[in-house]
Amino acid sequence: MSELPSPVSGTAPDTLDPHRKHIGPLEKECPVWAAINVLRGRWKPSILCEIVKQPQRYSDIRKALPHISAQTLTVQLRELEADGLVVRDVYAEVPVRVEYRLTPLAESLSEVMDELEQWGARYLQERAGSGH
Amino acid sequence: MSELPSPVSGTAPDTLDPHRKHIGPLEKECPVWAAINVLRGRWKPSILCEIVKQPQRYSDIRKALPHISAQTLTVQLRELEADGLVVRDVYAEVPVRVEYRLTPLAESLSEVMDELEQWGARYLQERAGSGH
DNA sequence: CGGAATCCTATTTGATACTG
DNA sequence: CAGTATCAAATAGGATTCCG
Repeated sequence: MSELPSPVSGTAPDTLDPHRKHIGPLEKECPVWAAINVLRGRWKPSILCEIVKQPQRYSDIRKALPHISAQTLTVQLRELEADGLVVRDVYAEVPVRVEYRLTPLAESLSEVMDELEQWGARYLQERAGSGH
Repeated sequence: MSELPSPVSGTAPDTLDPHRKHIGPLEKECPVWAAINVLRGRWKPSILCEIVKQPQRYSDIRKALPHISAQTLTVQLRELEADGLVVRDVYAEVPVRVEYRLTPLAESLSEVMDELEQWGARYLQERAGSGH
């Protein structure tokens, strides 16, 4: 019986970031701020929306979001991973295949993002109507 | 979760302008991003949470959020005002009294913020449990 | 009281080139 | 394919001082 390449979960190389440092005292006590914060990256909502459909490879995400740079995509994926929203599966093939998928925690967030999307649509509409 | 109408997805002809040199503070075509963006300021969730109880004066907000500087509070209030979330009422008294209150748009946002708060609480709990 | 003006630092993102 | 490394630019936020 041949073995399928089994995914090895997570833990990207530990280049722990120059980008994420201690944010501030309010963070620990404020769930709203914590939630906003995990979505704060410029491309994170888009990234999550891409891989919610199905697990995606690094290059797939780049194709879907052509304006993000490789560096930024890497950083934001690492942060999402550190925040427990994304899992990085490495398949030991040649060439190597890496897939990113959402955790259940992130799937529950995507429901909140639906609400955010609805509110954002109203917001954009009202601003357009009042000649923003 | 529905799909983000974010930069270039799928098969549609690319009518999205390639003007990527200047990405404004608001991503016009992405409601989720727009919603995140109006809450993005470091103190905006806290400010809204303060005002939602009842209209508040500038100095009241400062007392409630002692770590915010006068400058930053002013800037973030102006941004919230420009975004149509906050109304600034000036009473011609001596000394002048200024009160800030939420618009209906902001009140509908506060419901979404409740969802964000619940998700944020789960997020913080899971991270605490896994030795973040 | 309720800010505005100015200066300054830290964080975030992008562009470009290179690698195992 | 899936990233790193480096540099540069844009932004956000804080500290301080001054004002009607």
